Amino acid sequence: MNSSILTIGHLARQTGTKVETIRFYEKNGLLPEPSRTEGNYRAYEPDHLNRLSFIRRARDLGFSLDQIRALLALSDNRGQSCAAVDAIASKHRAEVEKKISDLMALKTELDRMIDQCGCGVVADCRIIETLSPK
Amino acid sequence: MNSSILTIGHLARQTGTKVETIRFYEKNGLLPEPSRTEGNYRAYEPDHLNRLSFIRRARDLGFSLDQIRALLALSDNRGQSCAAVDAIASKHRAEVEKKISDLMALKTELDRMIDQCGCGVVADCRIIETLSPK
DNA sequence: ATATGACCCTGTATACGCTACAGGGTCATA
DNA sequence: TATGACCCTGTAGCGTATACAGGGTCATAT
Repeated sequence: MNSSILTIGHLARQTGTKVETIRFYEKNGLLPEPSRTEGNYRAYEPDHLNRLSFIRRARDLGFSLDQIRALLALSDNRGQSCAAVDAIASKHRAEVEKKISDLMALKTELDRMIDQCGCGVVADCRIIETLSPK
Repeated sequence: MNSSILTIGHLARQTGTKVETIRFYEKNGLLPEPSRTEGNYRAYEPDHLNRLSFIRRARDLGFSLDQIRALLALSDNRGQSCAAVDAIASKHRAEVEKKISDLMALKTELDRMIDQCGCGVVADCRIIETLSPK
C-alpha cells in the first residue's frame, strides 16, 4: 500500500498525542474520519497529520476545541478575510488576561492570609479564622 | 418547630449557593447530612450554615474540594498544630503562582502572534501560519 | 375545601478535554 | 503457531458544578 499512509499510532507519536485523544478529536468533529484498511484500522494521510499538528499547537496556546473548530474552518477558506481569525485570537487573549488578573487578586488574598499564620494551634490559626464565618 | 431550623433554600440564599450545589456538597462529604422533617425536607441547623460559609469562602479562594475537606477536618481539631493548615494554604498559593506564570508565558506568545496579523486574507494570515505545521 | 405557586425531593444528563479501562480483533515477527 | 505490539468499539471516570424531568409538600388565597 501507499507508503504515506499512517496508522493512528504513527500520528500519535509524531504529534505527541495519545491515541485515545486522536479518536476523541475525530468523534468531536475536529479531525475528519480517515478511510479504513481491510482490517478496519484507521488509515491517515499527510493532511490528517497537518490538521492534528494544527490542533495540538492551538491547544498548547490554550484555545478551546470550539475555537479550534472555528479556526480550522477559517483556515480552510483561504480567500476570506483574516479578521475573524483575529477576533478569535483576541478574544482568547482577553480571557487569558482576565484569568491572570483574577489569579493575581487571589494570590494577594492568599499572601495576606498565610503571612498572618503564626503556626501555633488550630484554635488560634489565622487561616482557619479567615475562612470561618464571624 | 425550632425557629433556628433552616431549609435548603434558606441556606442557599444566605450563602449565595445554588440549592443543587448544597446537595452536591452533601453527597461528596463536605456537608454532613442534616436530619429531615416529616415531609422529608432537609432540616439544617446553624452549624451547617457555618460550615457551608466556610466552604464557600475557601472555594472563592480557589481551594479544591479535597483541600477544603482537609481544612474542615483540621478546623474540627482545634488543639492540633496549625502547620498542616499552613501547608495546605502554601501549596495552594504555589499552584496559583504556577498558573499565573504559565498564563503570562501564554499571553506573551499570543501577543506575538496577534501583533503580526495584518488582517488581510486568511491565506496570508500570520495567526493561521503560526498554528500551521511547517 | 381547593387551587395555586413556591418550594422541596430523587435521579440522571450535561459541560470541558481528555484518560483509562474492558474485551476483543489484526498484524508482523520468531 | 505463538507471542506481543498494535488496533478496534464502547463505556466510565476525573472536578465542580448546573440543569432538568417527574414527582411530592407546604403555605397562602379564594
